[in-house]
Amino acid sequence: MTSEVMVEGTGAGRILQGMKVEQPSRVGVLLREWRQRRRLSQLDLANLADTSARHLSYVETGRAQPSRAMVLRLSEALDIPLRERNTLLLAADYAPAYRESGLDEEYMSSIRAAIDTMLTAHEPYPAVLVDRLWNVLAGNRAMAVLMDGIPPHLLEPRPNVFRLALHPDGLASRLANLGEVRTLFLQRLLRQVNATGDEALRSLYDEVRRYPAPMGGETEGPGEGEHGPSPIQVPLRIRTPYGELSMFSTMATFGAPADVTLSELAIELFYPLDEFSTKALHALGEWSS
Amino acid sequence: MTSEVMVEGTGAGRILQGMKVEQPSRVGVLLREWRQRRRLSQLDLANLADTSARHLSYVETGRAQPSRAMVLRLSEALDIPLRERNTLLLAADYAPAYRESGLDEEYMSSIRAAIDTMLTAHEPYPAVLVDRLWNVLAGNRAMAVLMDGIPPHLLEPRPNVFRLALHPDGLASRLANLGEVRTLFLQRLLRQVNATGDEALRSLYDEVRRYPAPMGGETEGPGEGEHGPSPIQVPLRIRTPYGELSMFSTMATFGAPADVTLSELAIELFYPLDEFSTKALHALGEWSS
DNA sequence: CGACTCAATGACGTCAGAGGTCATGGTGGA
DNA sequence: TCCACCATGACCTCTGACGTCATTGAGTCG
Repeated sequence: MTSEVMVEGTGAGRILQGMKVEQPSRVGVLLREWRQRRRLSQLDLANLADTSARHLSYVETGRAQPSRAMVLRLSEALDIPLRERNTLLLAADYAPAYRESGLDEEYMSSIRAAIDTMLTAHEPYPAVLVDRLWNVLAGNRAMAVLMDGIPPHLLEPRPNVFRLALHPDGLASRLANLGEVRTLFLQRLLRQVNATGDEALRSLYDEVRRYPAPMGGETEGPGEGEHGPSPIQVPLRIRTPYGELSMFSTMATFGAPADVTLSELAIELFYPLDEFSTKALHALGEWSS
Repeated sequence: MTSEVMVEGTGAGRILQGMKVEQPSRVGVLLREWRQRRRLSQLDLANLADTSARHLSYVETGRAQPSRAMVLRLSEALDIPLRERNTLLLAADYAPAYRESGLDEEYMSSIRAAIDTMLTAHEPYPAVLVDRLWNVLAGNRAMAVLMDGIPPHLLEPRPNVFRLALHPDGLASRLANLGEVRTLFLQRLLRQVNATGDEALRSLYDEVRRYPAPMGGETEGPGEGEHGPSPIQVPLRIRTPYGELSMFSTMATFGAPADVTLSELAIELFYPLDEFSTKALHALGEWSS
């Protein structure tokens, strides 16, 4: 997995012939748009946001880079929707500050139909709806293949993808390639923890990490294993009474993929990796319907 | 769609009883981990990154917040994989700086099989592989329903989701709810443009925006239409010779959803919204195979 | 135990840049 | 013509990133 340099900052204040050339700067333009939309003068907004009109002017024209706090204050004063505030922050080269929420609320119900459609349309392949913490909120019938025989204490408050997959009482014992899976899963979870700093996620990580690893040279924690370019995709090889099923999974979200907003829920879609698994899943699907 | 405040910054330097309490700060911890992994002393790294050991110590312990440039320089000196550098930036409350790339390269081919599996497994529903700029790189057979009768000039260098959907010679004329679709599509594209500042995306936006809108009160550009909480999900209602198909789409990506890295490619999955569409797509699928 | 490495940190300094205040001049609408 | 609005210059403050130098204290190793 290679990567490449992106836009290198916002591009404001580029040096040219020893002279700073002020470019409008994305935040500046965006803030101005919002202000005009609200029909406020720079002075009005400045008062509202408790800053000076002078500085605001400079920010809008790109002669000054607003601090993160300033961006947030202005957003607040302009009463900009949270989702757009994230856009502003990104435009100013700061990390987004808000995440979507409200799965439990109307949001979820408004797309409930879509979710159900997806889940059932994906049959006979397994699919689950998960929240930010990887809790399983719903699943289709094909999930039975995976959930079969999972002891209740793993479903307790609510099943969790990581616990299900890596807990010794869960799928772990049935995974033919537990080592691989465990490594990749933990790695991903850790990255997510580090990127978001979410405490709940961290404690999930701490818990899951303690689950026993399969024998064989364990690359302990994040420690040694040289984060190297990890294989984005790792198969899930599950031993079942019908034979070994090979699958991989992807995450489907609503909205654009580059939507840097940390999305609150996603659907994990499993796909078969080989002919046998495909047929087996189809057969199981027929049988159970 | 509601949102909620996130972690409110990194949490470093919280005020307590009028005294600053320095918390380890995520970046600090992460940087230290990387440095130790590289078996460098603070002094060594400081020299490599052309900074002072003193400051580095402060950064690691969270007594100082590194600037974006400093984070990047340290990452460089530590030879941290780009993907992880993004994690560091986020941990320091800065916007990520790198994006994944290399679809054309080995990356694509390494997951080529997975992509093919997904595309065909999704039949008889349409699905396409798109890149960052929404160019269509592959599609399954069910896409024929959508691509049918699209003039070659829209497929020219390479078909593009937005051009296909909104160009008058494209799907636009067949969309029963072009107005809605157009509004949502443009809105999303605009957000993406603003968040990423990507020039290529911006010019795509500028182009697509000029396409004729259907009659009826057009909420011009980003101007008036009060960005309000837009409906995350909008159906695509397409008139076909077989009747009107209703579908919605979601984006599937590889890797975690909260992976703030701007992903380079994604798969757009279409799902039927009603009984009729479901049956029609299945029937068409049967027929064409 | 002395020599050495390494990390933390105090004292002190520089400097860029965010952000403020006051004033001016230029625009365009009423 | 008056005024609201904006850009901008002159000038100021202050925070905080970051530098240098020196000290201390905790290992570690011969």
